Amino acid sequence: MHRWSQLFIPTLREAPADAEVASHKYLLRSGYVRQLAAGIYSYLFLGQRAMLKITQIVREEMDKIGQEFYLPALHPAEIWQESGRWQVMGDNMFRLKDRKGADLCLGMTEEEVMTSIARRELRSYKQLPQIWYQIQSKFRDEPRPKSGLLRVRQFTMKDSYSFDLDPAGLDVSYQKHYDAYCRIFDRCGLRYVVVEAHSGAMGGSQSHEFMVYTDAGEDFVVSCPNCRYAANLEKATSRLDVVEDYPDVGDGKPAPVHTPGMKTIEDVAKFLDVSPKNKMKTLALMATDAEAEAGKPREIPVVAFLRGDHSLNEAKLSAAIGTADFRPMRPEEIEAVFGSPAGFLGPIGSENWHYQGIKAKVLVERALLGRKNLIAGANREDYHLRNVTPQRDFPVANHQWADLRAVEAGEGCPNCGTPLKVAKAVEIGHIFKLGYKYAESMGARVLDKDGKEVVPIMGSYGIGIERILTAAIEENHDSDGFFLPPQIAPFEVVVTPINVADEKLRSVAQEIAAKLQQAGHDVLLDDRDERPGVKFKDADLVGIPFRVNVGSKKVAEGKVEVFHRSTRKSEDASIPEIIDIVGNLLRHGQ
RNA sequence: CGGGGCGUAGCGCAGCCUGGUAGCGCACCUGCCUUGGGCGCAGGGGGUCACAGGUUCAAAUCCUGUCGCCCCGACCA
Repeated sequence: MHRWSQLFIPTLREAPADAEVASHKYLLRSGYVRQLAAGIYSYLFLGQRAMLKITQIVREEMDKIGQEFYLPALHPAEIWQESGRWQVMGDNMFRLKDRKGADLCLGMTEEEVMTSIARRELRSYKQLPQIWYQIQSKFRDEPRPKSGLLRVRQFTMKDSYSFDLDPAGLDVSYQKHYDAYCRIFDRCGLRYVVVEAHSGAMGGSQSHEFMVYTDAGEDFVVSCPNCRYAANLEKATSRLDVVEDYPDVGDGKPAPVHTPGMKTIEDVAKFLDVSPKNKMKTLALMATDAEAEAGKPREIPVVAFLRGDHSLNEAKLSAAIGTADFRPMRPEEIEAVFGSPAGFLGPIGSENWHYQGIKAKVLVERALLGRKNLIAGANREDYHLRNVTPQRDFPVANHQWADLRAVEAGEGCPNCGTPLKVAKAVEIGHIFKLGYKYAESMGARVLDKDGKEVVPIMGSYGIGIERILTAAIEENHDSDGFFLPPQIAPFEVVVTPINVADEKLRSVAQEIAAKLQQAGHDVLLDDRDERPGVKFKDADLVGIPFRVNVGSKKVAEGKVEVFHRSTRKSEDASIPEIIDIVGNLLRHGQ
């Protein structure tokens, strides 16, 4: 039996000043964690117990679909060089050398290690499919660790990898994970949404993220209140209201208008009395060429046209151009490409743009498809053009149309047209169809039924263990502390004798705690010689969902009190009944 | 990496501008007292003022540099 008086639960009356988000403050105040360095935390007794509860749930559900491994956290550089990620990961990877000078790194994920096992061992289609998982520390040299356990440099991840003979098999493995993740997050008591996710420039085909809504989160989720549509902002689309185009004027060709000093969409719209929806916005960027020779990074000019009132989503742009490494053009570069200063840029002549001999990549946002007679810059200082119509006045090849704009709240759901909502969320899990990338580059092959060598197709699937804890606290806190769902709380119930100097109270509390424990519950006995206020405040703080108060007045009537942390309501219970009452609460939730 | 802020006792802070004995609340230790919401009284311990260099008779305080941490932006479980 755990007795509070013997335990190390260093609660704080005040939170350290640098804790901002609720979960960070309460993890510190409740004595769950202590910080060792930026983004590096020690888990103390209560924190570790909650982590173990969570990993146990994850393990039980994963064991239904896969096999648990335990892989090294320390990796030789070679395997990462083989997959190409030694370069790609850049500064996000912790790197070190051994005494012989050989390069090593700390694992960020384990595609390479898993694939290196697969390529040595998997020989035949008969061995497929396989799902292998592990629960392990991961290391990422985050540019900016923050928000307590939300974004850290060392964290615990459940990561799994599937190997299948063909895409149909991958679909099955993927769906198994989808279902297992739902069971895991349900059992952890989280309210989550599954969203379509941006699958990155790495060639993955399908991807879902499991998100918990919270203002502490760093992602934006677009969701439909009516149908089931939900997507990461990086991927979301919307149905736009039809915009009325201006009528044809004159000979139907672009016509210059003098717009002295009118450099912004708003200036021009006001000056010409037109709507930004009938304008074109021109974005001029320089992107690093992923295909350039090693050691010679080359920059490609990229020009994107959007509807005047739309804004660019950078993740969508990076998917469209194949690199996330881009920046706005400098003024002299803009002059060189357009022959005009910023503020008056437009699409006419786009087929011939180049910078230092490199042809510009031109993209046109899909919302401009079918529009006509727009207002755009004239590529001439102090002039704009009316009557600009894509494809008539400047060429747009099929591959140049791109989804680049950020969806905004209130736009129509792509499925049903209902106004969409946008909310902040934290990502707790991610499932991802990897395809052939790692198996191909690292040389994993199996023989199929016909004796033909084929590359197995892979999936990769992650869950952030700390983020489950963090999300649960973000969802369930008040001014006194937080309360965890019993399944993941470090203790399910705390038994609190009001005055341990009172022999009777002490023995009743002791007996109740012992019986609860015999009934299979995780019980903490608060046997400290403290005033009741101190014990109540601590108990409210540390996330235990139920408390049994053993006080002299009630005990004299043969009763104790059950306190529900989430609702702050109490109910009396006779001492013989208390075991069943608590048992029922724990079985049926709050 | 760009921008901003902060480093003084375990935690929260004052002192710095205008250089001269390092201070407050909470926590901690001892004793008494108290026991249904961080109780009271008395006594006590704890600081190389992030680090290094400089200016000065004298530096927490002024100057320079370094490091650490937090927050806002670009990246991810």
